Formats: sequence, C-alpha cells, structure tokens
Amino acid sequence: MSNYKRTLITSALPYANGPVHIGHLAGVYVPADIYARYLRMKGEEVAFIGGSDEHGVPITIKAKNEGVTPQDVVDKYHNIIKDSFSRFGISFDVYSRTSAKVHHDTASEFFKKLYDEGKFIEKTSEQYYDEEAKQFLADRYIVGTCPKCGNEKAYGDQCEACGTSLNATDLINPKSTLSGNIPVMKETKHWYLPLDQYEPWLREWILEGHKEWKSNVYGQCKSWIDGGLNPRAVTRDLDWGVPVPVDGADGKVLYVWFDAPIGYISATKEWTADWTKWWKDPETRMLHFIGKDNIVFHCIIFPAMLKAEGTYILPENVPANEFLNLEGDKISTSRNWAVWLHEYLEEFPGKEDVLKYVLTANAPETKDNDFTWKDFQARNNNELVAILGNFINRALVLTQKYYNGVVPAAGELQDVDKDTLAQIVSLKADVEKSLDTFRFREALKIAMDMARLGNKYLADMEPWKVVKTDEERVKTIMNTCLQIAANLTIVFAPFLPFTMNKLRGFLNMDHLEWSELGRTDILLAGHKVKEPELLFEKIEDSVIETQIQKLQDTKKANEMAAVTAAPQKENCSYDDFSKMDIRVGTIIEAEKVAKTKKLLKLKIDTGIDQRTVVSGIAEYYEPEQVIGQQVCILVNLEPRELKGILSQGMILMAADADGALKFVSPVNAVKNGSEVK
RNA sequence: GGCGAGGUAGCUCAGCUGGUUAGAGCGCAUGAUUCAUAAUCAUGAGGUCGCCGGUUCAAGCCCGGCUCUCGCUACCA
Repeated sequence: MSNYKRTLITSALPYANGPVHIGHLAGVYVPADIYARYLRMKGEEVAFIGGSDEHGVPITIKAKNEGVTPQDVVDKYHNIIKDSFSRFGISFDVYSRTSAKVHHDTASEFFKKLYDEGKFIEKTSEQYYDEEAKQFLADRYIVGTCPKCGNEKAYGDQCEACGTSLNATDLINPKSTLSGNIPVMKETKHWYLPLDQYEPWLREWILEGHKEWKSNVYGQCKSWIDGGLNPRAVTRDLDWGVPVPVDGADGKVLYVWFDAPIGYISATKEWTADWTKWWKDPETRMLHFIGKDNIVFHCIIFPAMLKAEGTYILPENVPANEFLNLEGDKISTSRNWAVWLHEYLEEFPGKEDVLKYVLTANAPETKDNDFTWKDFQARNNNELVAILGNFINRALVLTQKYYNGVVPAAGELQDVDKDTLAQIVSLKADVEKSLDTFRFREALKIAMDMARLGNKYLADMEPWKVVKTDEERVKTIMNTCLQIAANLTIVFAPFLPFTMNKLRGFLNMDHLEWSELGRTDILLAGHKVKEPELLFEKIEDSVIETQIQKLQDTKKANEMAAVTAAPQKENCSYDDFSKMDIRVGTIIEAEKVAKTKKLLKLKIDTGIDQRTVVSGIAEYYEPEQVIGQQVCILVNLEPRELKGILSQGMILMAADADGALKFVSPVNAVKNGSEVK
C-alpha cells in the first residue's frame, strides 16, 4: 500500500462558464492544495494538476446568448479562474485547459486507441435535427411547451417554470432555437462505452478492493454498481469540442465527460515530457480531489476508460467532499448566490489565508456545511487573531523588549519546559495522522492546538513577573516560546502559506521542511529576529454587514426576477378555447398513490359522473385536507394511465412563484358540473 | 417509492473493530491575569447520543421498524 514513489494529485477541472466560488474552493482546491503542500514539505515527489474544462453544450449556449464565440467565453473565464487561483495561492504545478492543442491530441488519441481495439459499441438512434442549421440539436437547443405546466419556453432537458426534468421528445410543439424551425427526427450514429461489461471488474476493484474510501464515496459507487450500469455515449452531435477522429464522424465531438478527465493527462503532458511516469508507473499513487457531484465520473466512468485503454494506473483514492451552502441556501451560479473568489480577492486583499482557514475549519468533509459571514468573522477574530496571531505577537514583543530581538540561550530545562516541547512532537504525530487520512479540518484544529499550547505556556510561566526576580529563568522561557513559534511556521505552512511566509520573515528564518517539526533548536541562541507586525487583523462588524447586505440584495433581485410573470402566450381562437370542457367538481375521495412522492389519486364528483383523477399535488396537500374541496377540472382531456391508474381529466392548479400548487376554485360553492367559461 | 449519505451539548463537529461517570472548538457563566489586536489562562453550567423495539453481562456504535434533512432516481396531464 505505502510503497509508492510519487503522488499525482488531480483537482476537478472547473467548468469555464463562470468564475470559481467558495463552494469549489472548500470542496476541492483548498484540501488538494493543503495536501500537495504537505507532501512537498515532506520532500515527496508530487504533481498537482488543474485546468479548465472548456467544452460542452452550456458554453455554446452562453456564447450564443452573448453573441460571441465559444472560444471567447472560455478565454474569458479561463483567465479569470486561472488568475484568481494564482492570486489565492493554489499551488498547481500546471493549470491547463481542454481547448489546448495538447489536450485535443491526447483525447483524440485516447479515443482512437479504444476505437481501434473495438472497445466501443456503435448505436444508431433518432434525434432532433434542424434542417436549416444543418445540425443535430442538443436538448438545450430545443424549446417547446412543457407538458406539465404549459410553459411555452421549456427547454428540452428541463422546464424552468415548474422545474420538471424532461426529454426533448416530451415537448409539445418543439422548436429549434437556432432557426426557429420545427426540428425533424433524424438518425445519427454514436459510440458508446459499454460500462455494463466493466461491472464485475468495478465490483471487485472498488467494493472489494477499496473499502477504505470515504463512506459517502463508497456508498455512491455501490449504489451505482448495484443499480446496474448501462452503455454510455462517448460522442455527441456538436461542433464545439474534440472532433471524433474517425471517418464519417463529421459534426461529432467527444462528449464532454469523456474528454474532461483526459484533461488531467493532457495537463501533465503540458507540464513535463516525462509524463508517463506519472500515469503509467504502478509506483505512482493517483488521487482525485473532487466534489460529490463528480463521484460517478471519477470512480466509475474514468477508471473504466483507463482500464479499457489498458496502460494507465487507476486512482488509489478519491477523497470527495460534500457541498458547501451559503447563509443557509444552496450555492448557485445562475442565481448569483455565491461568494466569488475573484471578488473576495479584491474586497479582502491580503486575507487569502483567512478564507482558506475558514473553508478548511468548516469544510464539508462528511456532510453538507454552511458558510456564514458571521462564522467567517468569528473564526478570524477568535481563532486567527486571538490565538495564533496573539501568541506570535506576545512572544516577539517580549523578545524585543527583553533582548532587543536576539534569541536568548536556554538554560537548564525544567519539567514544564520539557513537557511543553514534548507536546509539540505529539501534536506533530496527530497532525500527520489526520492529513494522511484527508481529515483536513481535524488537522487544522490540531495545528491551532499548538498555538494554544504556546499561550498556555506563557500564561503559566508569566515571564513578565519572573523577569523581576530571575532573569536567567526568563531566557529559558522565551527561548521555548520562540521554538514554539518556529514550529508553528512549519505546522501551519500547508494551511496558511502566505501568513507563514510572513512569520518566517519576522523570525528571520529560511524555509523549513516538515521533518524539522518537533525540533527544539530551530532558532539558535544569538539569532536576531525582526520587529513584529500583526499577523492578522480583526474584521469589524461593518465589513461583515456589507457582505451580508450584498447577499440580501442578490436575494431581493432574485425574488424580483421570480415574480415577473411569464410572457403572454400566442393568441388562440375561441374555438380552441371552447374545445376545453372545464367543470367545477368536488373531491370526494383522496389517497396517496403508493410508491410515488407527488401523486394523489382523487375521486371527483363532476356533476356528470364520479371519476378518478391522478394529480401531482401530494407535496402540497395531504389527502385528508382535500376531501370536500371544490376544484376546476378539465373533463374532456384524453384519459391517461399513470402508475397503473387511469386518470380521467386534469385538476387546474395555480403555480405560485416558488412552484407551490394551489387549487383554483369558485369563491362561493357552486353546483357540481357547472361549466367554467 | 427505490438507492446513497446524514440526524450526538445553543452553534459547528469528533467519537476506531460495542466496554468504566459521552468528547472538542465557538458561544455562555465565574474566577485569575496584564506581555499581547479587551487578546490570554483556569473552572463550570449545558446532552433521554432523531423515535420505538430487539440482540448482548454491556449499544451513540450491531439488528428490525419509523421519522426528518441532503443528493441521485421514478412518478407530475
């Protein structure tokens, strides 16, 4: 297990249709960076790989909406992302991008090899095609009427009015967004990776061979494998991406999920000509740092690809994190509910490490977590300033005051001094154990305990009192304090790299290796330290209030956007309207449909008859509370079977801004069977 | 509904293959202290470990059922 020679660390490629936010950082980049720095300090051979994921349909949509090319879109975000990572101090060895030539070549070759060796299966299927634009349409390029709520601007994959996920073929009156024409069904050929064939192998490799993976990761994999794996298309009809390198595949590109993980390989190639030792030597340990949304790709699909190719190593672990929420709500790029890294860097200059600290201390390692600005402030003021910064300041101020900044020689150590120094060694072992098992928040807490140790030692020793009676003893005390400070620069270096650089400056120290952690003679007697500045500064309430206000403004803007009524639909004739027979009826029976979340089976007295209607309202109404309710019902809608029950008609519901459904019924009771017109 | 993850002090979280009075940080209370960015240090209060059964000499940890939260998935005429 542990006789690896080197470690390859990959971090999920951020999708280049937006900047990076704190959710990405907490879940992937901060832990990956801590781990990479830790291994480097231990003198291990490390490659830390990153890059932008620049293909896929959403980018082409964004480009179209903004009237620019997809390349313009990815150039813009790739640069923002790369720059903000660099300023934030994520220590990638290489940060590449999937639109790079090296990547196109690598992904192309990878596909070609599997293709030549017959690792794919070919399938022909029918998909919507725009004859004028002469291209197949991705789901997002098709709009039509949502079969559920009647919204005429539903997309082929989802209706944004009611949140339903759809297939393009579900849409009524589908239209191409490229030309506005009605698309036709046309045959198209694609290549599929037969994941089902890899199931026995995956079962063996993960379920038997990697029981040590985090429970959230292992559980997800087990769920997918037990649920049965299906062949998955590796190509798409699209003009943005890596062209499929076989004859007769014009207008087809590699599906983005297929090319993106190969981006790790391409980036490594871009970084070093000696890339094969990182990818093909069994003595290399590969780790994927990702968020939970990526588990299936990195644990099932990409390994299956690598296995199919045959010459690559497989990940040794995939320490996936859960999600970070922001002030109680899910982070959302489209709703602008996020703290963006590039904005943070502008608004909190010099506080890169503060964000790293807070995101690590509250990392979503075992479950979703919440980032709040109040917590951010508290952790800065109560932990970084009060414990770590304060200890350093106390130690250095006293050193200046008593010795003009020259490290005093320690005399004979008393038991209390020895115990204190011994605790550093013991904390070192604890930190290592946590870091080695990817428990970063625990590791950080232990590092902070070392600063606590310093504060306690100072408080117990009271050098400011002893100095009046025993100057020799104070020299030993202060020497010990300075050794603790020097040790802190090592133990915190993976977590707070900028701050520890600064602190090494105060201490006038060179960079130290992890192995020196625990030493009690890092600073020699006679060594001169500098006048200290503050390591951290307090964050005032007003700064936090500004950030909270900013989010509240976003929330208000979102609410305003949400209450905007959908635009009026096209006119219809009176004839069209009069075809619909809408009546008032009364619900006389109601029960939940078994094995569904949303469906209620209702019996309605329509005045005409008593009939059964299945309605998707179970999330908003309990069966008991709807009995006796008068409702409007479309009685001449084609009957349809749902979950084995014939539904004869449709209850009219008002959909509120948040999607909640409310009955539409007469203000005063009317006779059942009354027409609505 | 199915599958996965989670439900432990006011808040954020630890609790390894079951074993004496269930832990930490923050917050709170009290005391000590002044070298320090009113920071620090000590002590204390606070938990029926989601609920109900079961296995066991012994369960937060194992088994069964239920319930709530999050994710994936099915249903939405």
